[in-house]
Amino acid sequence: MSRGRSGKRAFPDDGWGGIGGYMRAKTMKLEHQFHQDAPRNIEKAGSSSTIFKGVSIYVNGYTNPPAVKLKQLMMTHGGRYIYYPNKTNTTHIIASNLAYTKIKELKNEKVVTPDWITDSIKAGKLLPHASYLLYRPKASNQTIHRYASTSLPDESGASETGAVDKEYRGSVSTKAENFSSGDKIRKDITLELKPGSSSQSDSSHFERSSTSLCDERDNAEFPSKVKIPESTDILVEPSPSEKEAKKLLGTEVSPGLASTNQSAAGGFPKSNDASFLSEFYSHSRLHYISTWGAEYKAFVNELQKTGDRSFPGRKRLMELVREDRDLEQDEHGDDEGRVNSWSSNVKGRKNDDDRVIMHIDMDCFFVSVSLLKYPELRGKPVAVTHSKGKSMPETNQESREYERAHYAKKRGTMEGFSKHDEMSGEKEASTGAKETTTCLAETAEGKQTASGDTSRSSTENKVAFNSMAEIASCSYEARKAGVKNGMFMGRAKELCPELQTIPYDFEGYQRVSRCLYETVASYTHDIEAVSCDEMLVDISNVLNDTGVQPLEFADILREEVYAKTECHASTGLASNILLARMSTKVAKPNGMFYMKDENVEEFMKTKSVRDLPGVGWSMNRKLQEMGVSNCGHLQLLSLATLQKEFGPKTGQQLYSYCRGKDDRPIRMERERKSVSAEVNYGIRFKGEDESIQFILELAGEVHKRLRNLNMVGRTITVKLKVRQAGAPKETSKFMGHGVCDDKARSITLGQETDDLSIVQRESKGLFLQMRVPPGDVRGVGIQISRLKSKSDQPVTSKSIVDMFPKRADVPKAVQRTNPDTVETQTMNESKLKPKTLSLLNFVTKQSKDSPSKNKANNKISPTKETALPRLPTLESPPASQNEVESKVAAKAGPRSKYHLPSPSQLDLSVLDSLPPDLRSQILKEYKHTDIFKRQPQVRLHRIDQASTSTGITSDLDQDVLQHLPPDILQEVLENEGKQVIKRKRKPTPKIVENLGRVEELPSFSQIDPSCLEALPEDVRNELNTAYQRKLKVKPAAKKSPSPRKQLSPLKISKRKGRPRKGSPSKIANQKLPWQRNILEALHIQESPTKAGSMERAVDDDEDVFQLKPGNGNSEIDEGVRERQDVRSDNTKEVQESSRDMEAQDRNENVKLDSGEQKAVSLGGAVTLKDVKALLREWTGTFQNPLEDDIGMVVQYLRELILEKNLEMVHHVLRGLKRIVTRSESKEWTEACRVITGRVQNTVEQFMELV
DNA sequence: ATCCTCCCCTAC
DNA sequence: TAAGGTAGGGGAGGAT
Ligand SMILES: Nc1ccn([C@H]2C[C@H](O)[C@@H](COP(=O)(O)OP(=O)(O)OP(=O)(O)O)O2)c(=O)n1
Ligand SMILES: [Mg+2]
Ligand SMILES: [Mg+2]
Repeated sequence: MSRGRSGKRAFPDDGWGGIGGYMRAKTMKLEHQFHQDAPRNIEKAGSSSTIFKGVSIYVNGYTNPPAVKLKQLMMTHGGRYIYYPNKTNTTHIIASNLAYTKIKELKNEKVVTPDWITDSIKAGKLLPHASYLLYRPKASNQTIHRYASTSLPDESGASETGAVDKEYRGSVSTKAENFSSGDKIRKDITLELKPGSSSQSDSSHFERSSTSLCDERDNAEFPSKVKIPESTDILVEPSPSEKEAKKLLGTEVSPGLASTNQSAAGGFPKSNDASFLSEFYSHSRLHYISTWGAEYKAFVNELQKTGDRSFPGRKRLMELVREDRDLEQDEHGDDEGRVNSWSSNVKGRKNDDDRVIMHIDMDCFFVSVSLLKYPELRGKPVAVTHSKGKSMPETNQESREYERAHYAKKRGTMEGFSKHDEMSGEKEASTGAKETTTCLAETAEGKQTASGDTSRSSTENKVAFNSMAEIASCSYEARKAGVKNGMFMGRAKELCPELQTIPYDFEGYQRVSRCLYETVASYTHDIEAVSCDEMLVDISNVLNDTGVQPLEFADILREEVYAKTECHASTGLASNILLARMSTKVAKPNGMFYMKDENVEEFMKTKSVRDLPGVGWSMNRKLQEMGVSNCGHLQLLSLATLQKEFGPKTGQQLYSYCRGKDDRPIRMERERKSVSAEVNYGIRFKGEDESIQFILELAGEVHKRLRNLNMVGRTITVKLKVRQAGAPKETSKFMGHGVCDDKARSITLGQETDDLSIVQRESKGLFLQMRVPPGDVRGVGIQISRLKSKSDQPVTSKSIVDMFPKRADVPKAVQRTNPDTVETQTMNESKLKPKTLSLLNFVTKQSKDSPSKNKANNKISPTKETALPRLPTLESPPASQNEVESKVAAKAGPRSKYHLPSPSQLDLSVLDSLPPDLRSQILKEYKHTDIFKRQPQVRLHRIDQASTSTGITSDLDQDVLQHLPPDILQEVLENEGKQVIKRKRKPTPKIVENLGRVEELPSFSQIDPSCLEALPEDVRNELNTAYQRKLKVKPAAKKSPSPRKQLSPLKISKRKGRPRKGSPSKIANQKLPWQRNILEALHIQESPTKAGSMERAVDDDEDVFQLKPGNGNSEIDEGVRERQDVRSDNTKEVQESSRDMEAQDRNENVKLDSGEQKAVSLGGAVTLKDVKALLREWTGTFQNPLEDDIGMVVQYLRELILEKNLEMVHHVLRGLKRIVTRSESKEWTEACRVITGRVQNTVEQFMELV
């Protein structure tokens, strides 16, 4: 931190304080020029030498050869030009004349005349400076002052710097070599600059107490309106001690969960602890950077809004530019070249339409900041991590190996990285061209190894040290050894035994981050925040307004940031974002690089595809499989090919990027699309109670964030990480999530909300729907999307109508399906009619709901028909899976199960609070629901439609109305009249259909909260009553309705995404596990299934809900668990499952209802024997499986599932597996995996329905 | 062709 | 021990 130093360096204290602005600007200007000039000079003259190696000059005041010239000379002859002098970083002070007082101050320094430089060059060697000492002073006050201040005791030793410089240089040079000639110039620049700025210059002048510095500036330069992210979470307190700050951080940062409980254990609070969330977040670096990143984006948004366009920084820039120009003119001769170039540049730049994009990013950000507190470690391989670096013997070999294998497979290689990050390099890079990283890494390793003694000991250490703590950031010294951000500490130690660890300094990151943004914002608001340590800046306007040159400005910024923070930033400049970012990589560390368009082609060819933004491990793997490893290769692929392989956008992006083309604009304003909170660490629930408790807390956290944004959201999504089937219970990383399957469930409310109780209720409901054994949960996340600014849509909803309108959107989907549905509905109504049922359904839905994948479902299926009510026709047909799914899922069966106890309560409360109108609507819906039972989606649709359609009343189901209590009915009718809403589509007929489904109506929460609140008590009571009735009636209703047919069973939902991907790639996921799971699942199901599964499904849910303890339910649950356990991978499938399930459910329902079912066949083959024969023929005929054929088989199996003929499914799959296994064909094995996965997914869905 | 939803992927 | 969060882009596939 700045702490120690702050006193010394406090800006006010140093001599510069008073004139800080001006002087600083001047200094920076000078430096900039130097940097820029240097490169050019180098280019021109091959006349470079190393005469001044080890010499670092600081030019004080005006000199005969102007400072600019001296810079050039130093740069071209191996010397260094110091912008911000201090005793340690400067070997000589150059001055032509000095004021007496100044001389006095500098008496202990070597002050020499410029002639020393020029003469040495002429002589071709470094001449003794003794004869060039400047004894006589003349006058240049400012300079003197400066120096004096400079001389203040600085912290770090110069020596260190020097070392660093060397290293950096080496690095740089290496990089330079890699780059193409055109870029040379830039490279050179980079080279030169790095050493100088990086190490030493700690011009104390600029430094101030870190905190104060930024703050001061803010006050002075920033628009008062705009606030910098500062406070949001963490720190930034006025002047808190670090400890306090940390405390604050922890507290503030962490979600404001008040709970202070600490885990009894005394260690890390467990997920069941009240203090868990805050404890976790206060230590989560990723949470911090995410939060900060969002804050800076908001900050930039504010900048755009505030009319303040006074850019204080520009004034200084202009002054600098003017001075430079003057200087140059005065000196004419020497600088000619430079001047010319400048002018030419200026012309080109200023008038060009082309924009100049600058990307600026802090060098090893966390390390740079944390290192401020550990200056002695500067220049050494260092990493910021929670690990203390001590060896920790204990290791979970099993989990370690399991997880390693998992990620290796997924990535295709590598290990040792956390899921998030790169793991790039080492292996992949092999392509010769690779970049600096590779080269450096290799070099470094070599060196280290060479160093010897350490390496051995390290080896031993390796064995002993296997921390799974992630490295947030590592120094460039560490990177040379192959260490990367995001890597596990244990792995890093293997690569770099001498790696030292330093702790996080979140407060410091905040501080530096703010300085960075403030500084840039003082010049322009044309910023796009990328993260807390990085941003994109369109500097075109700055250049035009001030006449400053691109690199000149870049360096001014860099120096200014360094002066304020003592942390280095690197910049990349180019004509577009892509190139600017890639240039930054070249520039790092502590450098800048301007990629000119003429050098792009050459530059890009050598780049690894992995270096392209957007190409992560997944895409890289695909490309590698295609034989493409660098951009040069990629350029050989046609646009059509790329788009076919990766999709329109991604294909185009690859096509453009690999050529260095990028037309994305700088996005200065962005609107939030979602808010979420998740925790995938430390989750170990002992039971459902704990898990629910946590869900509620997390929901509280998200809610809090939502409110802070002053927004309301309409869709709530719960995401879970569930221990993968075969994964060890204990993860390799302490309290980590290990290898998991991801599961998600979402629900779309009738209206946006920011109500805590609703968010909590729905989150809980969604969580319960997933039916995951609490003990296997490894991560939980809640997201709220479809956001709307609260201010934008203030009140409105008082009528039910208002609440539902939104659904209109949803309805679309529903409507679509509806046609079929409609009929179904009708059917349902007749069957289900019970209005009460609707309520039950509603309730039920909320609580339990989908047993997604689990076996439980299977077993359940037999018993219940409940499924029918909702899923069958109604759900599936209406919305394809999408919308329906989410909605349905939420409301539908799944919830009801677990809900039993709570759901009703919830509903009641909601109802109570509802306004009359709302109630009536709700009631209506319920009735519908009852009638139709399942298919919450339907409801939504219906609602939408109703609102939309003109004749609302007409839309309402007669049945429903009839069921309604008089008063409610009245209200409803009235409301309908009012409801003008805007349902998007749907003609009346559709509406009807929708209604059928409507039954599921969104949970109460979906209804506009305000409306609910407004409801009279009586209405509530009625609702409650109805609700209760439904509960009782339910069973019957559910069953009957379910069976409709809707679309042809064939239509069964097809999965979208995931599956396909697999096919082309050939990449095998976990085949075996899936199969096993499926098979098992099937087995389980087999027994239960058979007839009427659909209906049961619905019923089951309810049953579970109500009966849980008893009969079949328990079995179901067990089954589910087993299934989960058994179940292996397929994350993908899981996700899909929700939708699919719905779809399937619907289908099933349909089928069941219809009872029509034709004999399910595969290409006409009905019997197992025939089917197997066909499969054998299929696999034997084709070298590779065809997508369509795979789809056909899957479809066939799905139909079987709908038929409840799980036994057949099981046999077919087993047969297929045998056949494929025998074939020993990778492609076919993959195909089998795909099929199995899809089927399993379907089964799961089916189960859920049940 | 276009929209919509549900995800995966990527980045810091 | 360890603190593996979070937001946006876009592909896939269905409905229109
Ligand atoms: N897997 C990661 C990646 C990054 N970060 C944090 C720490 C980094 O310091 C900061 C900025 O990320 P960068 O990608 O900019 O990486 P660095 O700044 O550390 O290094 P570089 O010099 O390459 O920018 O974000 C992290 O915690 N975990
Ligand atoms: Mg960085
Ligand atoms: Mg960054």
